[in-house]
Amino acid sequence: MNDFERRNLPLFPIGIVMELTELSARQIRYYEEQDLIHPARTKGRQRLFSFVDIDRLLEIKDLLDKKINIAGIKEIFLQRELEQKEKEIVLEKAKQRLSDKDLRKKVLREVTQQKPGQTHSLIQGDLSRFFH
Amino acid sequence: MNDFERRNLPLFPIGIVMELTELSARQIRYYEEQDLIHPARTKGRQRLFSFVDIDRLLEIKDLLDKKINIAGIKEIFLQRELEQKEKEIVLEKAKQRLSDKDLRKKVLREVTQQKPGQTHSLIQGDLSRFFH
DNA sequence: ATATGATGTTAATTTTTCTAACATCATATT
DNA sequence: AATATGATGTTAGAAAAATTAACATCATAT
Repeated sequence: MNDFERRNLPLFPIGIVMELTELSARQIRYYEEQDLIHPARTKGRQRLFSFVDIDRLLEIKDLLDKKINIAGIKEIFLQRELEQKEKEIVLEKAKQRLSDKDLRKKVLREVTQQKPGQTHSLIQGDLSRFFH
Repeated sequence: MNDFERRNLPLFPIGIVMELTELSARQIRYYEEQDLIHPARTKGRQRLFSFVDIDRLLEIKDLLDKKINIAGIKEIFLQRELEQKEKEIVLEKAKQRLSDKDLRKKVLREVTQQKPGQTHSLIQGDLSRFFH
């Protein structure tokens, strides 16, 4: 299990979260109702919060202290999410480029390599016009 | 809050601990009865487990799998505890020696230093017999 | 002055956990 | 082989914690 997964495990009942965040149950449930958090549930429908949920609650608290209202907080979180997706796409593409490069290298090696028993390099044969 | 404190926070209800450790409530409560763990309690006397408790439960599980009985496990934990105390004492003494050395250095500096306006070093006066 | 947003409070219900007692099952002892 | 012991399962009844829903309050914006 990696760090991401660990931080997203549903572990904490609302009572503990109340203590850790110094928020009331009413506040926590209201923020969920407003789609600011999405805690997991037990079979019996009791909320279970992750570290990520708790961090988010603490941030909500900070932003409310700064007189930002729930709509504002929702927008902030939304923008961050988009930003995050943007980054993931860039990363994804970079990764793809890397593995493409790798692949080209491999193919080139395959094709130019003088294997034992081969009388001449392929690059001097049929495929020579593809690699310069 | 440091790492030690964080790992000792009472956070998890027994249901979560059951999932994380794959132990039954009966087993967990029995190990407490046998003094292998000492989870905290809520006001209402419900158990709250820390990361340390969970690690310990996982170790108990391992040792039981190795056919070591509860008495054996208790002894292992006890010895580890003594070992730990031993180490703490050694560390404590080392620390003490260090600060003693510091103190002696300071006193020496104080006493041997020629302050502006002083006609002669103290070390040549009344205290000279203490520092060689 | 009124409407709205965020939170408090309460009641009834459901879920989770508690303790205590008795049951089971494997392993060690006689 | 019969019996004792240690670890765990199961059950029942009680207590604690969490849920939803409704109504109340209070500050702030219109």
